[in-house]
Formats: sequence, structure tokens, C-alpha cells
Amino acid sequence: MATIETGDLRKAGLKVTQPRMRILELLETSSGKHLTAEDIYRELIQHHSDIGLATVYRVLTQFEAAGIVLKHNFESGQAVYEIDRGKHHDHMVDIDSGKVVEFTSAAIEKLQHEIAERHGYTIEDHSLVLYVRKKRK
Amino acid sequence: MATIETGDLRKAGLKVTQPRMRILELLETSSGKHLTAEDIYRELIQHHSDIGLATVYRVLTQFEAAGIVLKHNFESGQAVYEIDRGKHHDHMVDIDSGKVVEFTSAAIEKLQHEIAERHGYTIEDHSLVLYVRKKRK
DNA sequence: CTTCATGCAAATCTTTTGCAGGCGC
DNA sequence: GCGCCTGCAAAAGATTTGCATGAAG
Repeated sequence: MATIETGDLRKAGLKVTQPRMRILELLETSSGKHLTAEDIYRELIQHHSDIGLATVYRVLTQFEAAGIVLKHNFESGQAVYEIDRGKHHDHMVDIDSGKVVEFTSAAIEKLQHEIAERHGYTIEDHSLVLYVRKKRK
Repeated sequence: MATIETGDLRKAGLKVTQPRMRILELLETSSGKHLTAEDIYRELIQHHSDIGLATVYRVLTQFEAAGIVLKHNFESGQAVYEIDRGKHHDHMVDIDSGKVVEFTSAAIEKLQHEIAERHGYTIEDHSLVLYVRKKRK
């Protein structure tokens, strides 16, 4: 799996700056996690980076436009970000713990396309989130 | 299809008040549409109802808790509400026009449950939104 | 009457923007 | 050096809350 680096920033027309690299690093390290802008901000501050929350938002927005990160609006009112490793996946959110599990289903994707097709549309993107609870035995 | 009325408010432990009835009426009239709190507020103001935006939010929150309305967080940053007619359905949002089409797929639902099951979870709720574009012939 | 609801204004929370100074190339 | 970036503070947008008054049962 390709690690994202400076080249990806340049390709997106973004200068390679401290804040951007720091954020990128953090996102890579946290691959699989889903962080809010605030999470990232706090994390960076603790790691001796003097960075502004506004910059975190600005950088994340640029990264999203560049296809480097994915932004999700779960029901929390706060957007979460994760690095885009290319392999599309959907999410399952544990209502009680807040834990997020990723999954994929080619079968569901196929059905989605059939449905859109049937209505005369093409899917540009989609969002599937299951809100779940641990099954008690 | 049962029209929602005062009984449903009482059942939810809510007093039957002017604002609540007005909002309920509006939601019923707009069945199939997806309104923001602001939309509802403006609509009511224009129809000579002296109501506060805070009340609209409070009432919608209560209605959601009572299962009278559904709240959706599409990518717009503003939540939208629609009356809950009981028949579950998912949404397809036309990226260009903003139009929302509803659909259902028993096949997809079944797959969702199988996936959750496989991970040891039970689905409490789910959200599936397809962001689509009219197909050009 | 008693309680629950409401309107208004103020507070909160998240995200965005303006601006003056700095850093990357 | 020139222009893109950044931090900070202020602004903006959405939603919530405190409080005194008013309506529902």
C-alpha cells in the first residue's frame, strides 16, 4: 500500500509545508481511525506543533478536494476524516461505544447501481452507514 | 395511509399545542419533501403563525424522539426532516438539482443484516444515500 | 391552578473568513 | 522577492438553552 508523501501534495498544487506534512503524517499513522478536525488539532498541539485549528480545517478541505482524505458526516454533528487508501468501504458505527468498523460488499454496490440505473441515474458517490449494537448471546 | 393527528401527540406525552399542530400539518402537507428547520420556520411565518425558530427545533427533536419524523444529515450541513410514514426507505440525491428520490431494496436490507451479523452486531438503524447524476443518453 | 410550552435573546458548537506577518520555492 | 500559507481573532451558520410569560389540561 503506497504511503502518501510530498509528491501527492505537489501533484495537488499544494506547497509542502510543515502543517500539511504533520497532518498527513498523523492521518497515516491513524489509518483506520476516524478523526474530527478537533481531534487532529489537539493531537498536533500535544506533539509540540504550533498549529491553528483554522489551518487544520483549511488543510483538511484541501486534502478532501485533492482526494487525499475522505470526509464523513455520521450522526454526531461533527465531521470525521480518514485517509483515502483507495479501497472504498462503508461503515458500521457501534452506537454504544462509538467504535467504527469498516466493511465492503460488492453485492450491495451492485444492487445500488442497478437501482440508480432503474431511475435513470448514475451513482457519483454513496454513503452507507449501519448504526449497530453488539449482539448479546 | 393513516393521517397523523392529535392522538399521536398525546400518545407521545406531548400537549396538543398550536405550534406542534402547525408543524405537523406542514410536514404532512409536504410529505415526500425534505425540509430544514429553517424551511419550516419560514413557511410558518409566512402563513401568519407567530412561532420561534427555537420552538421549531424543539418540536422537531421531540417528534423525532416520538418516531413521528425522521431526521437526515445529507452532505448539506443542515439537517432535513420528513414525516415518518412507516414505510422505511433510502434516498438518492441528485447532485445537480438537489432533488431527492426515495427507494427501497429488500435485497440490500437483507445483505446489511447479514454483514452486521457476521461482525457480531445487530442493526439498530442505517443510512444509505446515493449521490447521483442524471444519466445522459 | 399546575405544569408544560413558547418566544426571545443569549449561549454554544462547529466551521469559515479577513488580515497581517512568514515561509516555501 | 513573490505568492501562497499560517495563526489569530472575529464572523458566520446551525442548533441549544435560560428565563419569564402564557397556554393546555
